[in-house]
Amino acid sequence: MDQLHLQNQLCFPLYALSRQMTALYRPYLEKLDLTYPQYLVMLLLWEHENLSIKKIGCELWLDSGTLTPLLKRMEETGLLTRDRSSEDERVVNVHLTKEGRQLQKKAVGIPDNIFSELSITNAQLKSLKKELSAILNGLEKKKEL
Amino acid sequence: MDQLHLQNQLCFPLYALSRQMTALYRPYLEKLDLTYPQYLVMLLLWEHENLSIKKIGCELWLDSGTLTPLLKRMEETGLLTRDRSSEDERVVNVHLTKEGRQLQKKAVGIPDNIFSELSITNAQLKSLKKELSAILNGLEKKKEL
DNA sequence: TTTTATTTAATTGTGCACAATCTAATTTTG
DNA sequence: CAAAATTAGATTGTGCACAATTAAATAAAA
Repeated sequence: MDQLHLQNQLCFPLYALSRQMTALYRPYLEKLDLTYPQYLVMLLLWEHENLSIKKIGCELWLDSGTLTPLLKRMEETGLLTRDRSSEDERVVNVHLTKEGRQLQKKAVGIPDNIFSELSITNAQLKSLKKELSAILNGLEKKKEL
Repeated sequence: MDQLHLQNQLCFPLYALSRQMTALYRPYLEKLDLTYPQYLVMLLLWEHENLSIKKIGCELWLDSGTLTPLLKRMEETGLLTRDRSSEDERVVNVHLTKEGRQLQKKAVGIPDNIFSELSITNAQLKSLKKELSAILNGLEKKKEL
């Protein structure tokens, strides 16, 4: 029955820390007029410039029910454009705008700021990221079976 | 600029794994007619039987905007009751019902089932839980300053 | 003791998440 | 080719999260 105690669960610190982490980002992201999931989309677009909704969903593990309205809001604020592909009309391509590109300059300092608030070492951070990613990939593989 | 790549962030695997973890719980919790945050409330009530909303919020790091409607739904399904304290009328006490207690029997197997789906060792799980909790507590202390 | 400040919940509003369903476009099969 | 299956997104509905405001009760201070 000990199994059912909150403090014995892995899932809880994962859930709580994930939310506290986005709370840590919030003051920085508010200055850029972004939410945390919108910030993740921008990270992808700063890297790739042009992506389908499908691809964004695969990278972030999010479906169209989440992404469609989120991307529409980001289109309204001028960070990106959405156009249906001419080769395959089912596909909607998301493209970074000039304003979207500009925003990257304001974001460069964020990761360092967050890191400094965490009071952990760089080595800890790296190993933790690795462990979490490993579990995540394990789940991904399972899904494919 | 590498800092701004999705794959170099700690926050992202944390965010993604947290959601995938609740997805892992979902099929089990649906059988109990619970959502994941509701399950966390039940874990607390199975341990303590009687808790104020304030206390639940402190334990789960959730505020009344989240808890008030969530607890009302759980009251409607008969898992708990909500009564204003007579000593201090500001306080609402949440009390486990018989049905709520009964539900524990159906939940005992869940942690083991989840663990077996994760394909990690018990040692890994424990150390991971410890690391995440440590960071979480670090943030908690910061808030108090 | 009356004012002031604090505390606990509830309320309102916005933005995710995600299941389920739907539509339209493309592929695959017979 | 035509019918069936698959795929990409959009839509609808429910349930969190959380900021900001409000209301009521209690505690603290002048």
